[in-house]
Amino acid sequence: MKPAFYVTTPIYYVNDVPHIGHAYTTLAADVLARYKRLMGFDVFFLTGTDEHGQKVEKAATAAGETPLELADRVMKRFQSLWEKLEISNTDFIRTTQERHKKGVAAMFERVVEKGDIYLGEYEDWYCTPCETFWTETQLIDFKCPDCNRPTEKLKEESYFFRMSKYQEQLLAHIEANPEFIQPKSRRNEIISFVKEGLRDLSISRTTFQWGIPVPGNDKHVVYVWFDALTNYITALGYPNESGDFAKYWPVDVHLIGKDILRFHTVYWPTFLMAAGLPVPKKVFAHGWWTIEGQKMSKSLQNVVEPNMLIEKYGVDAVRYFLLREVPFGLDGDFSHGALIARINSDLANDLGNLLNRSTAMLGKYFGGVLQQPGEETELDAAYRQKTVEMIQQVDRHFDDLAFSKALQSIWEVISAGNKYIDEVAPWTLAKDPEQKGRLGTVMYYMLESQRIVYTLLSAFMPRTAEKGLGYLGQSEPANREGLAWGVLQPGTAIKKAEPLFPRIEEKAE
RNA sequence: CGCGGGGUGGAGCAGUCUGGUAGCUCGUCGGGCUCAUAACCCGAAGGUCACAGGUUCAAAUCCUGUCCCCGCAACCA
Repeated sequence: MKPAFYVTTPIYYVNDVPHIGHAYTTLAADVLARYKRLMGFDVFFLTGTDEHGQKVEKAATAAGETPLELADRVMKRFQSLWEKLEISNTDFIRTTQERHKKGVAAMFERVVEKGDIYLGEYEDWYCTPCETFWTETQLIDFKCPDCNRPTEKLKEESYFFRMSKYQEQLLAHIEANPEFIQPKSRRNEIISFVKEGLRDLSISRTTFQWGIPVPGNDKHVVYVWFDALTNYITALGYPNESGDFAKYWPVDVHLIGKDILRFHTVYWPTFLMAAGLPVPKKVFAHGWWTIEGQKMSKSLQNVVEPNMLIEKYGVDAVRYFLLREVPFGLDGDFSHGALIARINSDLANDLGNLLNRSTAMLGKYFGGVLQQPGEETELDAAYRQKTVEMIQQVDRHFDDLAFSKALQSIWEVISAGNKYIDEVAPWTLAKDPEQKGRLGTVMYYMLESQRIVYTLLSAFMPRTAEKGLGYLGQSEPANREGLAWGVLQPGTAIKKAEPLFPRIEEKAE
């Protein structure tokens, strides 16, 4: 039986439309999912939308539609973007689905039975004209951040989760499992946060209706985090603990942005502990994108629209850029100039041109028919070894979610290919009929190395990989068996490749 | 003494946790090659690793202090 692997993105809030940040997280999860599938894992890859809450309720009212109509509309925008980005998720969960509501209610009841949920009072600042509650940190000079009018302190009945009870258990878990919170700098942040002391957490609201009713008291709806985080198990069929749940839980990795780290490494694990369920194996928080050096913000109108990028540059160029440009976990800057530079240099000059020049030579010297390789020289062996070693390097980098380094390792082999060609100088061999056999061997090495490169690249750039493998006479999709030297069959007809990535000559705006 | 991030050859970055010849990509300059998308390969120039002290046989890396830059209403990966 195939080993199981479960990876998630956050569920995205439908009060916002998709931007480059959403695309980034989802893309990273997709590349990981594709890679694990390639390596023979049975992968469950979950994404979805968070559709409850006061903001959605209000936005819907303002737009003259029901909350569900709004959610339907925005959810489709996410789904359509994921299609364009060629995201290979196996499920898409919406918090308004029955399966989710049922699971959240069950989880809530289970924690109640445990005695870890109690009814109390929640104090907050209320803006009467806006009918909105704010936390103290959200206020500006104790005024409403929306309308700038004075707010007053109000009490609201609320259910609380006894998070404080799990402080020591959580801390012990974090300290015993260095892999749990990544990258490491984030782990330290959370450790100091937990050490400062956990307070009980308000997990219900009575001030709006758009949510999952608290079991046994439908004056209350379940508040955001208890509702949203639970998606990771309701998608697996929870409260049914057999089937997908048994197979995939605990999750191998939750991929998130750094802003929601605390919710995933403090709230969520303590919820699970209270429910008597295993906690996630790993939570990885990636960094933020700035846009052309500036913080992304709606007021600056510099939010990058991923659909536009895909149309302008192509899906694989965008996929490559986002994961290559910045080490996963750090902040990075998006700019059209940098993207074009990557396309021209890495994709056109290195990757595409290599396929182009090597398939052209095979056409020219052997009528496009792959030859049986002969004796292996030292140069050939070094090239072959470098190619084979790349497979292990990439695997190690995937363990660390170091996508950028994985791509670097692949590009080292691409560079080695270009250098190999230069060193063996096939055009010189071609002038000497006695070197025909040697020339055939060289052609084989060039193309076989690239076949393995494209096999690995299938995780990052599925369409490009398919094209590349197609040019190399491979009709099967990339698979694990392809990660071995010698798969390419002599006698295969290979025609000259068209440029995979034409150079972009325009200057960056 | 608000919090966080950062200051490494022209640009962008890695390296700092676990001290030990300063590395990568792009750009520039020179050379090579001609199979290829004026692409590829080789070589060179270019850095007192913000500054000042300290620890050490040895510091970009550890310690102390200083200066400078960026972000910090909400939304949001």
